[in-house]
Amino acid sequence: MLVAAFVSGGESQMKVTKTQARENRARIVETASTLFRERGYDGVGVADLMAAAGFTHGGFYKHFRSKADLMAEAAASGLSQSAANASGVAAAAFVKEYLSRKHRDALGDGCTLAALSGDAARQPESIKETFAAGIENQLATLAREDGDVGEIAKREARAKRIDTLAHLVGAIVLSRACPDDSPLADEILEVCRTRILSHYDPKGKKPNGG
Amino acid sequence: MLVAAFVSGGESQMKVTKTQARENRARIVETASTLFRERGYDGVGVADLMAAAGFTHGGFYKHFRSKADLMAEAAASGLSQSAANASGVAAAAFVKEYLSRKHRDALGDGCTLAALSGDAARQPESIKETFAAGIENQLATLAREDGDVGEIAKREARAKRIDTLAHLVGAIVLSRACPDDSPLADEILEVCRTRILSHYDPKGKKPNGG
DNA sequence: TGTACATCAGTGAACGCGCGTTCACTGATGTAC
DNA sequence: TGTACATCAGTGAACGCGCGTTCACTGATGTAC
Repeated sequence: MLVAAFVSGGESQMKVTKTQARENRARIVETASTLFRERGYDGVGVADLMAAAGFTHGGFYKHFRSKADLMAEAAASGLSQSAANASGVAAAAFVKEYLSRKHRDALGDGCTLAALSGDAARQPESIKETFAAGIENQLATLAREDGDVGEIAKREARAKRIDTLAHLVGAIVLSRACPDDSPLADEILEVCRTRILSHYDPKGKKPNGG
Repeated sequence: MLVAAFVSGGESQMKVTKTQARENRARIVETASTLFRERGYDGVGVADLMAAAGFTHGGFYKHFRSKADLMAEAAASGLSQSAANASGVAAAAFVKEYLSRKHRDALGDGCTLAALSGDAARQPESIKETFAAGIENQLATLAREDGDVGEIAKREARAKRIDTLAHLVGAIVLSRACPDDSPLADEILEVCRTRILSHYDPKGKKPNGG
């Protein structure tokens, strides 16, 4: 649930400085980014959104040309925030956090790729471009661990990151499609966590089962 | 694109036998299953849907109590059809087909889990239960290859199937979020296909990269 | 088998509602002098 | 620094539109006799 913060000046005031207007605009984008992840692009109306950000709906068009424009901005914002969450974390630690019940149950604060890639597939090309850039951004953030290696190792490292990202996203997406507190939802997380970690942690299980 | 088939009797007629009514109902469910995969649950209206099935919208409520009821039926139908697609196919062949460009670009005829799990996460528990059953169904269909093995091997085989399913779904979902014909979209498919197959095909690359 | 009537799948107009968007208005901000 | 005025972020009513749903109606099906 999102509750509107106070207008960031402090005292209640009828009008607003340019700086505050810029901050308000940013808050609308962030609120949208969260609500879209929770309910999907079609599940959030302009009035809902503005109310959650602490405004009435009419002012929306003083900041954005259309809901579609905001969707693009909110996607970019959410994707870069999601990538930032992986910044400075070792791969194994990131996998553990990503495939936690906490992350699965925190739709609005979680990974934008996991929450909205399904919706993005049905959006215009411009949004898909934003998502592709978001994926590249996420891959780059995960690339911290690669040292100065040769071309072949670099290509292999990129392949491994792509593979892992798809694996992570798929696990969360499937787990979220199950009923709350269902055993299968947790089983998917646990199985995938163990198996993905076995590709990173040399002390893990042997990578090739069956 | 979906084009309405003829009313299955042959000659054009104003009214309809009980058998035909049952067939018409089934066609509505199948049409819905396809359209929902293409455009999402919110992206298909009752009037759209009925027109695509070859009817006017008013008759919808002679077959279903509400759009939500149809969504549940269409989900069940789509999920069991998707599982059936994997029936009698070896795991490696299934992976190749699943991660093909053809499957990625055929939203309406493709895997229901890949197309609608993101939407399912925001639907009522009853739909999530249908999806959980669909996941179990898909896992069971993939289980053909396991012979008569002990308890531990059985558990391991189930874990491997869950892991692979999540991996497959994640790859398609991310690939579809990219622009049409984007290099990244194809790269995701190819990388994941190679890496997943290496867990199945003993002649493939070594499973533990990097 | 033939006739009279009830059923009910399908039609298309109509309903209320919520959506995205527009608009006239307000009043503090920010600028010109 | 002080005064007069333009700007523009935010308000809240109103718009047209498409949605899910309802309804009176149609007429072949399917049944009762």
